Amino acid sequence: MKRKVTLKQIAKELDVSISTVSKSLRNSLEIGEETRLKVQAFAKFYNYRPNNIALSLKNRKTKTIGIIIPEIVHHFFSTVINGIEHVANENGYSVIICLSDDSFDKEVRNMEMLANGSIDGFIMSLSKETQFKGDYHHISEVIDQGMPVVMFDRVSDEILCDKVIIDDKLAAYEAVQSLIDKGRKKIALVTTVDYVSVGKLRTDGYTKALLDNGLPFNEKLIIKIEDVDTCEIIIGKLLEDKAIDAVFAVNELFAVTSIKAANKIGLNVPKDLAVIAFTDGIISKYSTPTITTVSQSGVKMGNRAAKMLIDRLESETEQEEDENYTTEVIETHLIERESTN
Amino acid sequence: MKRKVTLKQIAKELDVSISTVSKSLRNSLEIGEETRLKVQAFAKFYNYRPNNIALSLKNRKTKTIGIIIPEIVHHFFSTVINGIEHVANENGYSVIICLSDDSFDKEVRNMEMLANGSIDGFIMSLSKETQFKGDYHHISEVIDQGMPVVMFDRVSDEILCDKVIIDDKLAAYEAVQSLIDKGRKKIALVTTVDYVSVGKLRTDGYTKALLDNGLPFNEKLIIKIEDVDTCEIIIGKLLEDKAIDAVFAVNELFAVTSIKAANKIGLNVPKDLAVIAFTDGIISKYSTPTITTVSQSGVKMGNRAAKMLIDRLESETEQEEDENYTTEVIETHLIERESTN
DNA sequence: TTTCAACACTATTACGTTTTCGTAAACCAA
DNA sequence: TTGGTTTACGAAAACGTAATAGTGTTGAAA
Repeated sequence: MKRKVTLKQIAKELDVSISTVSKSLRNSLEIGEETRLKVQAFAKFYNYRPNNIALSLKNRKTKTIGIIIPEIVHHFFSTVINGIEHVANENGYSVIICLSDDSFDKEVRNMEMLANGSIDGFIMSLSKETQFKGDYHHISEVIDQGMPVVMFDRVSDEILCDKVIIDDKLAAYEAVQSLIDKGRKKIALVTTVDYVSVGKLRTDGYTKALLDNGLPFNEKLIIKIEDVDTCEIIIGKLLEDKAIDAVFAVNELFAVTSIKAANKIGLNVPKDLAVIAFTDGIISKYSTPTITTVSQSGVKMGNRAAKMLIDRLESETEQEEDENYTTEVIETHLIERESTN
Repeated sequence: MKRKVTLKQIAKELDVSISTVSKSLRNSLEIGEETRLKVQAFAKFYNYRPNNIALSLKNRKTKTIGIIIPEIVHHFFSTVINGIEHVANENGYSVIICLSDDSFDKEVRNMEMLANGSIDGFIMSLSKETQFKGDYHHISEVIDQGMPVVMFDRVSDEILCDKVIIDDKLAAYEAVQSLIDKGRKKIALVTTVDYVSVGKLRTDGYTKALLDNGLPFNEKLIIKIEDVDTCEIIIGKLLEDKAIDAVFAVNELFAVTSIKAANKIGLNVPKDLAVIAFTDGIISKYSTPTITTVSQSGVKMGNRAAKMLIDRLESETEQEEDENYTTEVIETHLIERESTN
């Protein structure tokens, strides 16, 4: 077992100073060719690599991005990570990932943990509980200390920082409009509880589409799912009670569950019931029938978020306080599949 | 914008030495109560937190685990990460994740990057290309330097280290046996190319189950998918040509594709064709019909892997070279759903 | 002979901690 | 007064690196 070799050890072995070794390895002209080559050969032989931690301490930057997301076993979030990781990697950054499990406390703990020097900046999406509480002090604190933060998807207006989002309202509007265009008149909305920012926006889009088309807005056609496990029953009841001819679901799970519930009571999708889901994931692609979705490119979101963060990190000329924060909107589009016709 | 405060700044401000500040904050008895309380109050006011990087450098440990996996937009892998992250977090560790994209080069690059002091140990699953090449020098090198490595799922016998796996052969055997028990006689295997270790093992289990039950082994009933996009056609042809009555697929995607192919040529699942998939993921649960799977608990695997790594890290009394590596086998079980009857 | 420059290398500092060792002052006992 | 112990603190080293600011030697120009 050979431990990692350091500049000091090489210096001692070759009987020169640490500075000479350091400069030789960086091909400094200050060092004579003979010494330089000797040091390089020795370093290569012992497979010398500079210690990242020492470099981080010295340079005051870690070349590491901290990611805080609610969960990772989730198609959209893992897609975003994928997007972040690739851009980060291309630029010589690593990513360190922490999960909030949709818990406020864990989000706070994780951020504090990383903020003490471990990373150069954050990319994050708010936990449900944080959105519910509306308490963002941990984030403003970090920003206050001069650490850049980029938020994506689940963001908050109360925090001033760079953001990457999709136009949830518009996307929802277009999805519902497409249902209306196909002659659907009684469109249900299956969504989450209100405090999740994106859920709210999608509801707004849904409502607006109905009103713009002169369709009646019926509160009863909106169901807010709290517990995923029981949602099939709730949806089933909705389908039976009201004469629904289309469902707009804010995620894949609700969509596929709607289809199953419909099948159970003898409704055919898409003939009797059209279904559109938000978020294009793996379920929609492989479900039977395949599901029409609003694509929400996680990869692109991750790419953009990483780019924004890195740009800010590299431009930071140490004192300039521009703070011209931007919010990027990633375009969405409808992927038509079998669940609508 | 208030920058992070350091011991040095506090010391200067209060006109004491750095050591006094440090000791005060750790409640050392060496320091008089008055000074101690004064320092603590000051530190609290300025929200002092020790710099992680400096601590890492001093302690020669980062409290960070490096994870190298082929991809992250993948139910199984993200589940494993979830399992790792939770155990890591409970023990005060962070996780830093790198993706190999199933590329040998990227796997090597990422490992080298992290091995230079950024992390205390690795948890990894081999990339396809690495398994194909059979070149594991980057891993042995890391181990050689005294950095613990725990491998999971896609492992190699050529590397001596702790491992967490499932008994792929046995699990496959039991899955196929269950098909046979239900009267299926002509069972096809839809698998990946051979060099992926788990694919090979699952094939072995399939073969053994057939032979043990006196069923004919027919090479033609095994199809090895290289390209996911064209697999529906290939599977469709298999179903039409041979009178298959069951499919054992090594992953969910192949299983759901088989079902779609079957439906297309008028076969009913499970009546005409039974289907079992390896890996219990989200597709199987929401497909129509739902798919019987071999559960391969990623969370449990991640938990165990993290536990093994942390145990080794914390036990390392700096010199003992036990090297009593263990391989843990996570139990699997069959989750019966609609695709078999 | 002096002066200056070029060369080849070294010492030192700084990043932020913790810890070991040291020491001055105060107190006490003999 | 001497010697010893306790109290309360500080100096310095160490972790590994890179950059700035030297230092000493040689050779050549003035």
